[in-house]
Amino acid sequence: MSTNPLLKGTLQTIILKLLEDNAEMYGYEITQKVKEVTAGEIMLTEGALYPALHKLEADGMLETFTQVVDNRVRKYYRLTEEGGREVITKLEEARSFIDQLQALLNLKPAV
Amino acid sequence: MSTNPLLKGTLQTIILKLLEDNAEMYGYEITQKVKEVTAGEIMLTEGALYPALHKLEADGMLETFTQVVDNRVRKYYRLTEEGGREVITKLEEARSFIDQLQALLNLKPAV
DNA sequence: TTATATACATAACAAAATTATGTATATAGC
DNA sequence: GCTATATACATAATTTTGTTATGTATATAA
Repeated sequence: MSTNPLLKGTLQTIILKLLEDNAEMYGYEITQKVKEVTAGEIMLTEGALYPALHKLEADGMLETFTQVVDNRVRKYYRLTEEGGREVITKLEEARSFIDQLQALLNLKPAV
Repeated sequence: MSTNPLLKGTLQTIILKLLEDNAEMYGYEITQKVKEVTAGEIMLTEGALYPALHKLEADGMLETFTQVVDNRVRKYYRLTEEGGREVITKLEEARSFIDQLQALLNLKPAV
């Protein structure tokens, strides 16, 4: 697992965005999707993911239902209406922050 | 001050990069530079900045000297040799992380 | 004389990770 | 049959790294 201090603060945004693109996902599926998209460079730890999902649910951003597949329980998450609005906000914040960070670190790709 | 959870993990990198570009800087100057470059969108809090500077110094990345200007003490920081190597690493990590994050959030600017 | 800017520092607290541990089933390899 | 690995969830202990609040002190503008 990539002990990535940079991950801090972005996990919620990542989860919300994935659920915007994929109506329903379960926890383990999210870890695999992130691993796949980032070619293994970002590996979510369970200790971070599950509490984050629980918090988003408690905050009314996600709703859940369970399903049993192969005798194993899966807990599916989907965006609530409020969660749908929150993604927009979070994505704009992330976009803006990345912009500022690139400016500070001189990482702006030459246009 | 922008209570910015996204800042987590990037403060050290920002400090090191600024000191790569400007041989010598003091704490307050760093806060002003960040504020200037980000058009006021990122405001470093003193409670985050000074401990971060002290830690980087303790870790051998920065060295200091003081100077009195207008009866006020300034504590200047500059990169050590090790600090110079560390900037390279941290910048590469940041660049890579921003890449992965943009991929996950579908924020990749169209090329 | 009062507010704001400059300049540092640290303590109390909170958020959000990592690390470690636990439970349980399915499957592939030996 | 046994063992390792993958799937699937959860939580407690700890660490990292911020915010918020507070303190000291000088210079300057209103």
